[in-house]
Amino acid sequence: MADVARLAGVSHQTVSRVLNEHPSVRDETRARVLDAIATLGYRRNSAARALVTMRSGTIGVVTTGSALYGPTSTLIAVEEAAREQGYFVSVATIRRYDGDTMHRVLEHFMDQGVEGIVVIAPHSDVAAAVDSFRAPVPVILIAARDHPGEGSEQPQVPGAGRVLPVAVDQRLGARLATEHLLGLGHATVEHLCGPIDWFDARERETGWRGALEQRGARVPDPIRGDWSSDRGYAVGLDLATAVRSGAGPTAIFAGNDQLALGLLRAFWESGVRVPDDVSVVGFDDVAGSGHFIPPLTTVRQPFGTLGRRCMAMMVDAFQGHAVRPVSIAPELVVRESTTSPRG
Amino acid sequence: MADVARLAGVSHQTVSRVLNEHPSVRDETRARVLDAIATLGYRRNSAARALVTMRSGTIGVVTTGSALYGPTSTLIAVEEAAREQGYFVSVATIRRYDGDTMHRVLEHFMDQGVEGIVVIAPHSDVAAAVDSFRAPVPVILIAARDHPGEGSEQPQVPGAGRVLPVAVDQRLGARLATEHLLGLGHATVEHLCGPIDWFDARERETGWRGALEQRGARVPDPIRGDWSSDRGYAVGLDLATAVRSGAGPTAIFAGNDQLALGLLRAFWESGVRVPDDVSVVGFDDVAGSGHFIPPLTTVRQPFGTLGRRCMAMMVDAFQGHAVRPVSIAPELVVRESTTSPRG
DNA sequence: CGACCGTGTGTGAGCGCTAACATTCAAGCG
DNA sequence: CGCTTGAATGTTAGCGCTCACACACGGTCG
Repeated sequence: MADVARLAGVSHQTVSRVLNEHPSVRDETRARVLDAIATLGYRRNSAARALVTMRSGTIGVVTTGSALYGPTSTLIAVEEAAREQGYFVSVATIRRYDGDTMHRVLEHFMDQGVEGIVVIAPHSDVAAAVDSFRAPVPVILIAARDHPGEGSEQPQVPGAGRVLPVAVDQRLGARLATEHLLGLGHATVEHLCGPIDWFDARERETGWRGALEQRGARVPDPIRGDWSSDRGYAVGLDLATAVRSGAGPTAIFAGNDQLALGLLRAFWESGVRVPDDVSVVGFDDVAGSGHFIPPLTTVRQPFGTLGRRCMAMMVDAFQGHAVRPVSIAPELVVRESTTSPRG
Repeated sequence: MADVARLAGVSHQTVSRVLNEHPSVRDETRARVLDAIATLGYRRNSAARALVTMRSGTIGVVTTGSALYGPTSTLIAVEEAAREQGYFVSVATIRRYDGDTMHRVLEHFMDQGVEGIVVIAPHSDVAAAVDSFRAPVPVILIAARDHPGEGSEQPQVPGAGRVLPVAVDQRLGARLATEHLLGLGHATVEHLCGPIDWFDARERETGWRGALEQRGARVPDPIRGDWSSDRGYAVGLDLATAVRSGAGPTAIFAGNDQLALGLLRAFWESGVRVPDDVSVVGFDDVAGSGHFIPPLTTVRQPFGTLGRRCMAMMVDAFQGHAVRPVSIAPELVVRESTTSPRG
């Protein structure tokens, strides 16, 4: 920086001012400094800057250590939004969702001096761990947490240890899926849900239940699952006989596309026709779900919006503004795995 | 740090020594310092440390801005390996593969002061951009680049602007897939390849071609594709008539599982039975490929190993050791989409 | 027994930058 | 014409840490 100052014939402070876009620098001076920077290939040292400003310009993102579609897409979206806002993004992945692992990762980020943290693994153990950590920086949890109730979200002032929620409205997505099936004439809809220690799974279940209740439809016990197609396959095999004999469900809402995929295969192998014998809806719109057999009706989540809203909230939190929980509407994608029930 | 020193009754330098695990500190002193650190909840300022050591402890990873299975899994693997080695990982995603975008991202990382860069988007434009950037830190390109020939890899001394390659041996994976089909008795194997501006696609094509030539099989023109199931579907529809009439291929090696998925659906819709009428092999072993209809024979890439080898090379490069290109063997997963040709 | 060594610890400087204050100069005003 | 004002720049101090060196001390050796 001293070199730049010398070449431009100004003080190092003026160089700093140019770099920081301080208003009171004469245009001619600024040009000279910029010239000098260009010729010397000067690059400001971010460590020194971070040291004196106490701001690292980095936010930490923790996500799941598996290549699940939702978390991955969210990570990409958050990264893009953060970079647009001029922040660096540091990531850490976790394979296990216990508090200990989570605390270690949060420590890792605090050691790095991140200014904020985004947590993408919407697992209830993770949430508890995050709550208890009381980080000295804003923490945003991308998760549809169980709200106390519709409309009761209070704006809250972000502060130490306050965890701020941002999410795609999983409940709405599930409602859309369920109402679509009900609208086609199905008496009720079975639900093969995700692992109940994931918020998304719980919220989807709640949305499904709400839609059924609202229409006065019978609410069957949900079938417990994980996120895997293996589980979907096993459940599909179980259900197949009943479905074929007409005693089984006529419509199933699967917690995600993987579960739906397993279901589809099990039905196909058992001679159950989708959608003629049973309709299936998934959740996520993963790559390829349009080419499942048959192409899957599913729910698409607007990850880009999610990322931008998340970063917007982060910036608000930095500025100490009051923030209210953000909820983003997903969209139903109707394809060929759903139709009206027979008869 | 001064506070810690005061509480422990030592100088700030001794505290620093304890933090950096310097050998010549008496055990009793070390214990006192650690105690003081714990009671005060002291955390060393990484910006100040980076300033004086000129080391940020951060490596930058650039990856593709889509949720593709391979790049995502690689990112996760690299992150885990890096954290194990005590490095922070900063990510940036790119949606466009032109040199300009790439340069911007590399600048972004240089501004941050990363010590090394890992590039995961194995696209030839990206590679060219990386080559021309001449970064002042080691750059590892995770890509099966076109080698001059087998066995000719020279150990090279890493240095400014030298790009180091690490990859899963795509060529071997393709060879495994092709030989599997040939071994089942197919006269030859058709190839629906990925986008040719991706290294992985080119390498898979080369491996497929090599396997055919070695067995003296006819080498058909590969069918150009992208990585999408849409493309697989379109190609499948084209091929279906020929296959049904017995004039088409009896075995197809798809460039990835998405392409294979599209193929599978097109065949199913056209009444072509897989594997009875035609065998299909994919590449990647994406989540759910075991529940495609039929379950897909595919090639699994050991991403964990890839990540560790990548970081090992990075550390070697930091120490100025000579490194040689790393190639990792993938594994064939045989499922139900392949069988011997009829009669 | 003094010169020498290694171990454990303290002292001072400075990494590259920005914040705060100091200075200069020209313009505007009573 | 002296005064204030504000814009443009320079000067100084220090962010929190590590490095290089200085120093004290006990043991070993010729």
